[in-house]
Amino acid sequence: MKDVLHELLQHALETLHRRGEIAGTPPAAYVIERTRSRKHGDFACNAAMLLAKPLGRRPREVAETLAAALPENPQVERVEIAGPGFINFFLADAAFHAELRRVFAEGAHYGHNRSGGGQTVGVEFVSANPTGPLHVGHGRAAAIGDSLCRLLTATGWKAVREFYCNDAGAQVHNFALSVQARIRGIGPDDPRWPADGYRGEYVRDIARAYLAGETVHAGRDAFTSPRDPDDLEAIRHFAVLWQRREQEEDLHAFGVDFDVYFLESALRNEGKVEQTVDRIVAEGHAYESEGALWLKSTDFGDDKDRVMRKSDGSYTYFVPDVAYHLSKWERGYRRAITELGADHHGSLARVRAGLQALDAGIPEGWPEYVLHQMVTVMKGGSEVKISKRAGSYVTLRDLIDEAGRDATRYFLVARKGDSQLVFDIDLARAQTNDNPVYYIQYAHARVCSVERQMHERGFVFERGPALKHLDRLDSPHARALLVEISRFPEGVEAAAGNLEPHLLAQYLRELAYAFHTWYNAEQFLVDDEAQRNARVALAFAARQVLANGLELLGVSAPETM
RNA sequence: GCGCCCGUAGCUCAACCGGAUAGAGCAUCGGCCUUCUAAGCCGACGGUUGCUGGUUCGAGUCCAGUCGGGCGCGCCA
Repeated sequence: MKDVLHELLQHALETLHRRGEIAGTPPAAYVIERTRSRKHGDFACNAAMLLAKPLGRRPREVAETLAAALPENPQVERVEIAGPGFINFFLADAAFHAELRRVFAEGAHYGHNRSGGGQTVGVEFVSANPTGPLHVGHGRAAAIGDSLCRLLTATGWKAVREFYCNDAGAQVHNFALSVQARIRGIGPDDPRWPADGYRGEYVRDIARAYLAGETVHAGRDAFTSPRDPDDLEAIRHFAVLWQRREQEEDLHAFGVDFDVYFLESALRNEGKVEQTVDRIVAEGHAYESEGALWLKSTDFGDDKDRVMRKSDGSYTYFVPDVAYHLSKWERGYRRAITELGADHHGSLARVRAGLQALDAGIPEGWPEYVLHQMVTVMKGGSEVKISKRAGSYVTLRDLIDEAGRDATRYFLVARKGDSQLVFDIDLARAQTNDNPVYYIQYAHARVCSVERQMHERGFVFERGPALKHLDRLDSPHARALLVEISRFPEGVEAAAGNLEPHLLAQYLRELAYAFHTWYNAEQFLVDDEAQRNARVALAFAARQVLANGLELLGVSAPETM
């Protein structure tokens, strides 16, 4: 919709330029945006105010000149100059009717675009250690990351969901020791319990399964327990696979399925970590000091140099991260997005510095990062402390079981990532209208109900004829809904472009509001056939957009509530 | 001490990379179901956008400072 206005303005600017009326001014970075108030029309443009300064003319005067140069267009009813120099566009109803026809023509693809040009983007998210169940924070990562992938796919990208599994570090060793202790019947209160062991009850479940000789499957891997309490390597293998399976099941129940599970152990086994370090050394961005090997990360914007290889010969954690990101580059992700908890933002500069030090032609801003702040969990009016090692924390599984997948997903994705989130379990579990997701889903279900009623009463909806009578949608409430529907493509573009899925969640609430208001104001199934068909068409279009939007959030669109 | 994020209605949060009169939900109060689902709608109440300066036609948004909260600053991951 906006495109038409951009063309008109571009045309006007060129005309004025030719006439020399705005000579010498650079192409202004003007914007065309939705107005807040109907009084200001449907769209407003700030071009005149930006041009006024370099021209040394009054903004409103420039606006007049600009408006006068705008070509006629059937989509635009009239143009007004207002306020400090806004050019306000009042669109003809026909413009919104055309948009409604697009909804029907494009169906499940309405709102999508091809701006990604079919390019691949690797999106890494969750990437939890395989040492315990997923918690709320991982849930937020999953909800944000998956919605991002859906949004990127909808805007023409080929999004690949990737999970990086740290199955080779010290934490995993710790974890294996904890399981081994449990196998031997040693509990966390026992003096023989390993330092920094994982105290959670789930560790005991794993020990039990190991002793029973069970076989665990995760992804394409499988492993059968040899039941030997002394075989730490077997225990590690078994326990990691067990956790991977648990995490995959939880994520699947959450509606999140990854395309690639990338194992840190594979990276190490293939010697990629050493190769990465060697390459950095060869490029001259490393030095030895105090018995350790350092990366000169200060050459690349980090605030201090970082140890890569400790004096004991092992690597610091970020080196595999660099190797992993290099593998992303080598696997062809010319665009990559890494979604992380903000508590890891310190590693960001390090990884980017490491990548630059490789001199592999990786652009400075690669990969892009999307961070989310902490989630605080409230239960019974007080905060639940999250401590993996102590084993007391709220799992993603708990949330799904208590609040349902839809509410949990919506709740976790509906807020901007860079503010902290309070997840009130009692609220989410209450299943009342405190949960905005029901409000949106209800709008969808209501249209489905109308359709059922329509059939029961023997009315038939024919799209073709119905779309010829859209001028019967003449009430303010109907128009407001038409406007909301037409905003959807812009909402998708904004959410995908800014990597902020919460914008879409916000939009859907507004769309649902416009629908409910209209629903309460007008009867759809009236005897007047043209009137009825026009309204049913609008209702169906609203349902389509609600469904498309919910799909992008990974939330279901139920036919009944 | 240094770096990053946040501070908006009583509570939880929006505000489209500077726009016009800062918006929703919850809570509180008052209305609307013999008509397509009341998980809904309509109305009222509620604000010096933490504070102080600055930049400009215009600032919740940008800059400086300040206060408060969170996170990070390891040869931990």
